[in-house]
Amino acid sequence: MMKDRQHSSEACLSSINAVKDALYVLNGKWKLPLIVSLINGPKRFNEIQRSLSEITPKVLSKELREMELNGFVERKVFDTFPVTVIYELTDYSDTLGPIIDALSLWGTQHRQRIVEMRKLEPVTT
Amino acid sequence: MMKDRQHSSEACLSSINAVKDALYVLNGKWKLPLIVSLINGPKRFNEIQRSLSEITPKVLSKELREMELNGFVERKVFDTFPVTVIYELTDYSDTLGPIIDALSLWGTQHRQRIVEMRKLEPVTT
DNA sequence: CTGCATCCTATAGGATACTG
DNA sequence: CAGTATCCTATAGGATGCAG
Repeated sequence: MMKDRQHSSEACLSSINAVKDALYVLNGKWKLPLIVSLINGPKRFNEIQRSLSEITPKVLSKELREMELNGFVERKVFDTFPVTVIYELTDYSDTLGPIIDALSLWGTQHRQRIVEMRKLEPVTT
Repeated sequence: MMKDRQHSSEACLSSINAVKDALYVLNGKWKLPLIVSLINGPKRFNEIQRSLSEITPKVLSKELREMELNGFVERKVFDTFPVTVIYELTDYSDTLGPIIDALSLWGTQHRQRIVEMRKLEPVTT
């Protein structure tokens, strides 16, 4: 029986490009965490900022605009005083679910692994 | 029945951090594509370079060393002339499978979506 | 062939202050 | 409250050349 690798050269290339395409849109430090932050429901600008500790308003603003352009987030303004703005995930952002789930799960497991490794390797300084 | 969001505030924070942890290790433009490139089997330095079109040797070298440190890749040297070096995925890198699958699938679908949208929005210049 | 040394630039991302 | 304006720095990543 033929091994996968025998006929996977083009498949490999197209996978690489598919992954690169995805990363191109989801680039940076904040895109995915931002989506996670909104999964529970719409949030206001300041709420998002607080949930992603350490992000500055300038960066958050920029990220949100990019996400809006990419169709992941919808911005809604309410004419109160002071003005109220909420950000809300779109249906399209739901398609990112598997990616986020996989990253979240792996991140959790990876953190545990690091902890385990620290136990096995006592301080060597 | 209670909605998820009611009791998901901490869960949300921990998901955000899990995702951030994962992204911290898998950061940059090349980590994941590099792994995809090796999925079919071990490759030599130049083979990897060719499969990831456009990556420069300096960057590839740096990425590979990081991946080695993180336990995703193993480097094997053969004492031929000129020297032969192959890079090979470790078992641990298999745990990234779901992430890569999800990214690859999404990337493919996303590309198609872009194409569809271009059809619907004829040139506006 | 493998990959380091050097140099270089663009940009991501942060600090701070300010506005409608 | 929801951002914008400015300024700043670190670094990712690329170009090129050379070495074992």
